[in-house]
Amino acid sequence: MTDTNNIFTKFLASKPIFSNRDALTISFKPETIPHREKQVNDLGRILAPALKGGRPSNIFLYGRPGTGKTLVSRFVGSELEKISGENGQSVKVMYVNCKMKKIADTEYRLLAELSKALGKEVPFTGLPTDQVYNAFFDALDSRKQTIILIVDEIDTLVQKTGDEILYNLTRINQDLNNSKLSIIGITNNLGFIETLDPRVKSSLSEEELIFPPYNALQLQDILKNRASIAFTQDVLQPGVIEKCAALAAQEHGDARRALDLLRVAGELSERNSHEKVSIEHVDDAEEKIDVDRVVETVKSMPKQSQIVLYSIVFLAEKTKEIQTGEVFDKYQEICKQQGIKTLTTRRVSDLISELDLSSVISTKIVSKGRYGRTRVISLNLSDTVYNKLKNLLEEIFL
DNA sequence: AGTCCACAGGAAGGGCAGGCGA
DNA sequence: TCGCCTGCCCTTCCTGTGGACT
Repeated sequence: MTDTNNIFTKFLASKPIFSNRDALTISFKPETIPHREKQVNDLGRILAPALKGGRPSNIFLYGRPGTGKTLVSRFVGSELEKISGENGQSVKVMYVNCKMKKIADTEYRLLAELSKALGKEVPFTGLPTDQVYNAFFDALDSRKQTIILIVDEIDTLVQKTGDEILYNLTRINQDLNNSKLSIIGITNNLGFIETLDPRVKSSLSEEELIFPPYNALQLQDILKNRASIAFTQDVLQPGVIEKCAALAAQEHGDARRALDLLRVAGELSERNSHEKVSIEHVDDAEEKIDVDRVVETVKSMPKQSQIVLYSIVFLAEKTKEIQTGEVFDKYQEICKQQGIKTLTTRRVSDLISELDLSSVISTKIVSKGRYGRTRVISLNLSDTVYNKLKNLLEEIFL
């Protein structure tokens, strides 16, 4: 028997771990949302006027990542669509995530994406923005209906393009003849609303809902709920769910993290043809998620960012406190070695900020008095992740 | 109190590629 | 094909800044 043959036979012979793996992914739509009853009810109440042809207030949803904002809004949205259909009312719920690169991260793209969702195709570049805006407006007003627009990660959009688009969207109702538009803005950034133009702020946050982090016990509930769908019977060893919940509770009560841990732990067990998912699998899962995240981020980076990161990784071996100037010197050196054009300090400074945003590195602006103001850069990665990252970058550049 | 360092980061604009309508 | 428009990446120029030093 060949090796692969062996692997496959062994895999087939082992008892299945998962009965429905999808129940542990973010795209899964559960029938109930534990510990978010209040938010579901509140949101439902706010959106209910749509069922009688009214325009619900615009709403802002706040909360840390993985606290159920997206899930609740999509859940209530689809319930609303369903019931409106049964009652002969036309309510349409649209969802866009502004963090999705190349889809909705600029004004143009957002409008193009929305027009497309409303059945009006717009080329992904080429038209003047006001023309795309008109296309969106026409598509919006072409049918008599109430449209609920869920704008996820709305802070990313504003950060990149300014708040003018929000101003336009909130004002659009004045010009609509047939339909009505309500906006649900979702953000992880609690201070975000304060950065907005007061006019946008008041019209966008007519209502506000706050999503507190889950505690460990609530996370356990959520996990038990999903695990009963996702896993075959009795494959989870005692303590597995508790461990996933505890680890995720440390990460600001992030349910997504908890579900990821449980899923990856299951996958690791399956891959090794084990019959049960154990606490050790959860430990390995934690490491694997971190490694995968960093490796994926780095692989998808442009070359210049990779060089900047390589410079930081190189310097991190010698010092704990890395400064922008040092990074730039090392960066120039690597560029020269590689025969790649060097960018200016201004640009490299932006690339460092981007690395910070993708949380591969963390930076802090520190004033050293006479010796200037600079960003102090650190790599807060575990040894395993650091070594993986270093190997990956060396593979690319050596 | 004033100086000065080593940057941060805003603003404006150039150049390029992709895409449009005429 | 041409002129025009967009996003994107980048440069140039500039102002702002916290705190050690004088």
